[in-house]
Amino acid sequence: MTDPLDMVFAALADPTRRAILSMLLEDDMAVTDVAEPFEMSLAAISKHLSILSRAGLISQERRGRVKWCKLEPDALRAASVWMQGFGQFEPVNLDAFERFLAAELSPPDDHTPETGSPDPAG
Amino acid sequence: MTDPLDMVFAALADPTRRAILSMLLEDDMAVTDVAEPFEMSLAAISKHLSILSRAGLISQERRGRVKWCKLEPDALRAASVWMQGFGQFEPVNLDAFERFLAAELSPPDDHTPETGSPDPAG
DNA sequence: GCGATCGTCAACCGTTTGGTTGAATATGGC
DNA sequence: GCCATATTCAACCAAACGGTTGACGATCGC
Repeated sequence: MTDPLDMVFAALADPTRRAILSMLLEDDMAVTDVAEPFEMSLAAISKHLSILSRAGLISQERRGRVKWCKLEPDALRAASVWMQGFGQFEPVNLDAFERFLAAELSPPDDHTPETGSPDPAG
Repeated sequence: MTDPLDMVFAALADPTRRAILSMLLEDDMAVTDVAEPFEMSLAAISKHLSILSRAGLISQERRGRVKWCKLEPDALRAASVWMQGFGQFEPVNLDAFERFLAAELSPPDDHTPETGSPDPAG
């Protein structure tokens, strides 16, 4: 998978990664701190972060021992632009839209994965 | 994968499926007609369509022998809403944004998969 | 220098994905 | 009834995914 759009959407398809993005919306974080609320290993989180990084959704800067992760909203914005092309040729079908929203979809300001299955975004 | 957002983003992560969505932007199509520009088997396209359907991105209605595929932009719109939460807390970084756009990202009004690798959207 | 911390790498594992082929199940036209 | 058309199903395959564990390379504090 080499296509930027492929990588962005594939990165967003995982609830753990969406949760990480939501966390980074508040502040830059070290890898260890990103991993802390999740129940999986640090290595797993490290993999998720590298996927997000290759997709351009975050950047990582090493300072000393600590590698800081920073949200890069532009890749997301680009994908959003692509998607919006589909929504604008006709008025919103509110029924179907709200049916979809009701099934889930919490906006990205909720981002605290405190439960056993840490998934504020999914 | 049962989460709606998971399914929408996973569906969008494949260039063939994005191309199909772009084609359906113009008109409803039969499965066979959707498959025609692609180099893969009809069965493969049928699988792609069922993935798009389960994600809510298209609907399918059988009329006689023919199953018509119709774009359902609301699922896309919901995902777009989720994404836009990330882009709005700070002004657009135009440099990074255009760097991303330059790498690819043709808007969904180009949708003719005529080349060997049919991928108008990616 | 030494031990603790931070993070990645490598190897492995089970599941999912994206594709193939061939058979099967409608349906439509004559 | 028969054949062609439209679409899916089932079995298979290689590759990718999401996770684990254990070892490793840096870096910090003392």
